[in-house]
Amino acid sequence: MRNDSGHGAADALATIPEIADLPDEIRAELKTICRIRRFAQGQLVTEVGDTNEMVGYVIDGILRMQKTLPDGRQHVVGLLVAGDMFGRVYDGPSPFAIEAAADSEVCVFQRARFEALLARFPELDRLVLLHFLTELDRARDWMVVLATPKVRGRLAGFLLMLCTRYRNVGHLFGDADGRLTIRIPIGRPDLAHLLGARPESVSRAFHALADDGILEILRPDLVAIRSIEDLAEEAGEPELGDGLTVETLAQAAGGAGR
Amino acid sequence: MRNDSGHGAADALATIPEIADLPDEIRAELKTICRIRRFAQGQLVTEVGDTNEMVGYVIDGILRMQKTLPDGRQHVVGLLVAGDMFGRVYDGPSPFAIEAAADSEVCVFQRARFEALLARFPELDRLVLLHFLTELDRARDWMVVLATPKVRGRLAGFLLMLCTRYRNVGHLFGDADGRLTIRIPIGRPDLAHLLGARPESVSRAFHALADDGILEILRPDLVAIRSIEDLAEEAGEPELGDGLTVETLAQAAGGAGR
DNA sequence: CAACGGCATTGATCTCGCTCAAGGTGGCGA
DNA sequence: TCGCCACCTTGAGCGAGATCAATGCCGTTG
Repeated sequence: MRNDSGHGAADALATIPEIADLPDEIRAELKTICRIRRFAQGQLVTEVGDTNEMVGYVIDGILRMQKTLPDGRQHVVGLLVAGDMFGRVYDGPSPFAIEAAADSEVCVFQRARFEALLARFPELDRLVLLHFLTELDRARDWMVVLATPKVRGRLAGFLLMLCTRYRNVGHLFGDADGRLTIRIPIGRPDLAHLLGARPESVSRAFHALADDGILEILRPDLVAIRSIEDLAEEAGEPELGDGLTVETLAQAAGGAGR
Repeated sequence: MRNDSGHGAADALATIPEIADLPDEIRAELKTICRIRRFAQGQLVTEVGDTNEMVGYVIDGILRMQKTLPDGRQHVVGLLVAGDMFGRVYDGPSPFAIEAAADSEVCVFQRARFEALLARFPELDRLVLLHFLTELDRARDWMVVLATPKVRGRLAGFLLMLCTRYRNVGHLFGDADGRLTIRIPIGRPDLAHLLGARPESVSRAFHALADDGILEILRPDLVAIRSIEDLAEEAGEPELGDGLTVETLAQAAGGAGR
């Protein structure tokens, strides 16, 4: 549970494709003001009214953004994975807290310094804008999923979303006997809250999908998908986009069942 | 239903406070490349795979962003009001369509030209970034609202959201006998779809809230709020933020019952 | 090692909201 | 002007999901 700088910041930042593509000059500047921090599962990265304003990139692991409700429960409003950015450039403190959903590694910048870099390098600025646009699209997809009337459909939409918008995350996908496996990064209570349901209903929905042969429950937090098409059917999703199949994702996972 | 340039673009853009605050030089440049368009209620502003890529600002009226489902129904994923920006700078075509929810006036820019301006003027760039951050926060608030288990709570959350995130929109608020009135910018079928429910359930939820004295239904699309605190209670919202009361909003509306 | 607490699951019951159906209203075009 | 159609509303019945409750499991703590 060490919480301080691990290995050098240089290679960590270069893990993110978009950043690796930046000119050397910008990368060098970023390196000088960034600080690598590790967070163990359950640790808070940012609190709600955090005055210690920072922005950052996720290097590895999974974070979740959440709103704290008056009854003390946490409401998840999004997941952050490797390559995602968080923080509010040019604006006030974030209304959401960020917590590590798994052991994670992030690269944080002091906000003012990062903003100074944005002003100097249009390429970086453009990158940040694109990241927020991506997040916005994700959030809107979440909305479509959440507005599905039945819990079964919402759960299917959630799983489908992991396969599409979060597909580049090695941690989530695996390959068991040629079937695609997905690790579910949050527990039943939080998932239930995210989907607007109760833990019992989520559990029943999982097993209902399993009974219909859509998926297989290997562990509470690990399921195997039989067919993405069936999943999309359940979710009522219009199109799958590109060539997205169980095989594609399983191959990308590279056989590490984890 | 005229669909072409109405009055001069100059004063139209200056309607938006953030833009009015920009240096004269930038405003002048914006003016030269912008084009005012009016859309009648129900008209499409942008289609899904629109190749005619544009970005724009809403001058007046209300637009809704929606995803078209395979069954032909439209799924609303957000509302755009005066001062909001739409379009995807630096990125591919939007996965969502935009339609006028009321007679509206927008200011559109050809994307490439607008991007050129972004590159030249950091202030404008910063403004755009802030707009997207606002949209992102809105989308996340939508998520919290949508994840409320009961329709009553989701409807209360929706109304509360109109009072908070969309508060600066003159069209929506009015003052009837000292009570705050809210105009609901979309019809029951769309509202139902947005809230993940059926029109009948939404109607019942409205009247259930009315029976409990939380609000009063003046017209199907016009309700009077008795107490914002009660509304927040119903929605299960943590905090109201700042000094947000029925009186504050009614005063801001300026007594135009409309 | 034992006790505890949180999580996942399953069952039973009851409420809520979906479904189908009908009637009332307003706007729009013939 | 009349007729049409979309919308809003209300009613009745049924299914899905919330609720309450109990069990087994695991990781942690004393």
